[in-house]
Amino acid sequence: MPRKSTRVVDPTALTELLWSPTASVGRSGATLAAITAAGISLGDQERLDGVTMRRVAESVGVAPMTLYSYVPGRPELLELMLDSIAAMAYADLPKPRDKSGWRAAMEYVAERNWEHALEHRWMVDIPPGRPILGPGVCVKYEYELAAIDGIGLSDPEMDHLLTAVLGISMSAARWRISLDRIRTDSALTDDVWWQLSEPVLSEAARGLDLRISSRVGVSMSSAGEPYESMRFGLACLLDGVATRLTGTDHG
Amino acid sequence: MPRKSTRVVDPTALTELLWSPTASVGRSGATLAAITAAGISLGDQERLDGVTMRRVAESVGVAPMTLYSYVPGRPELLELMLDSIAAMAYADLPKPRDKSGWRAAMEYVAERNWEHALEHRWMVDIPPGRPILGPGVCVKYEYELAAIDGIGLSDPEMDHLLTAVLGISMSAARWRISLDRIRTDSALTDDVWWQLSEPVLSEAARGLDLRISSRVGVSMSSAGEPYESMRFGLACLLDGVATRLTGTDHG
DNA sequence: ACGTCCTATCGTACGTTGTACGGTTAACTG
DNA sequence: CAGTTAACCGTACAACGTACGATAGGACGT
Repeated sequence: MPRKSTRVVDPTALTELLWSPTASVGRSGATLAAITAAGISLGDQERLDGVTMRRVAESVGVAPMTLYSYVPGRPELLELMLDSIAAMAYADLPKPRDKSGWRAAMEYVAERNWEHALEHRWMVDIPPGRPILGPGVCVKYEYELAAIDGIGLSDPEMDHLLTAVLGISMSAARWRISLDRIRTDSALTDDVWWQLSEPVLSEAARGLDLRISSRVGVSMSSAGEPYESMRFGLACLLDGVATRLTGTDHG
Repeated sequence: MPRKSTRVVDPTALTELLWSPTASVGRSGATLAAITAAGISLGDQERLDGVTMRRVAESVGVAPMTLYSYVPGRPELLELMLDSIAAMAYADLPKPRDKSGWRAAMEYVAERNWEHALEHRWMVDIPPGRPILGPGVCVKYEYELAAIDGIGLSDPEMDHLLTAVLGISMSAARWRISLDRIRTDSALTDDVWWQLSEPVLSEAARGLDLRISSRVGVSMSSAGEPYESMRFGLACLLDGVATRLTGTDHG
């Protein structure tokens, strides 16, 4: 690939693409929606770097270069994929506002985003950019905001709370996903890996004062850890929000 | 590049590499440390995909394939780079424990990791894996744990708190970094971009109920936002921890 | 029905990547 | 000084994103 493309990206072009209602069918039968779906499917069963233009094209049934008459390039395709799965995050599911109380809602949001990331593992590898501004992302954002509207937070605070909740759950999901990847393609169980690494480590670390981390490190069972971390972090975060709310007016 | 390498990785090999004290000098004058430093330098001034084996080799002054007698492959080089910068995170700086109180310490940890990510922007693009177990990461972990040792949290809780703090600050940094990138290589200011996108968006979004998100969205100035989000999330999180502590015994 | 034009399609090619393979050579060992 | 070992690296391969330009198929005016 050429080192630095820096294609000049017209932002309105991508926005229009994201909202394009008339998914015009080309004479090859291809569709923007079909291409996006193919990308998502590929990403789901492989990983992000399995989503190549060539393979997406093959999956749609067209030649590689044909994709470029539907999509400016790969980065834009990835954004379309992101928006598309965002639209499915709460499909056929209760919305956060349906939960009783803002706290349950935020826990649901965290849980849902955790699962959502695990369903589409490639998404955690895409670096975030400017807000995507597609229908999927916008509606998802609206759903999630609605659950904490009017509980006593200012508008920026609402956004920041949501950001924190998503940050915690996405970090945890990223971690979980990476653990799984290494686990599957190293064909080494955690225990074996640790049994191999530990002697080397403790030998090498001689002379360093690692008393606390070694105590903490061994006290944790390695299984299910990212999820536990998310739960704990979320609990503390929401506790803090609760005190902030009772402190002002909303009891 | 070959599609699926799945090189068999001996975990002890990487661990030994991470701790290798005698950085043996090859006959070309190359060193493991020099290679790692070259990679970091390249990453700092470009980005992660600027760190190619060819360019690292050029920067060290050897042929590309020579690197492979020092390092198993690119992924391992990246891990070495990560450990190396982790070692520098608190170099010549106060340690978290030096701060007065666990709360100030955690705020310092968040702030420091935020800055650290901005100094080495490529690091947020490397997917996390198993804990790296190099000296840099271990010592950094120890420093950060030490600041919350003995305040009334269990060992797993200590780790989870640290994970939450790092999750929030790394998510914020990831966001800030991506904003900067897009900003620089799209040559469009945020205002102009928004002025271009907004009409398209509001036209397309007709028919969707986005009343809350549009209100919240416009109420936020786009500048400096990730940092504000981090501050708010962190404040709530630590508030929650504080109540948890006073609730038990430590007042 | 036929000529014309437009554009969707795509074959080819370029520059880039990580790294497998095997030959060459420098340095250490006997 | 001969021999062995391992560091070094030249070449090659498969894969990538996509620029370029040729081609062909459908729509439309006549």
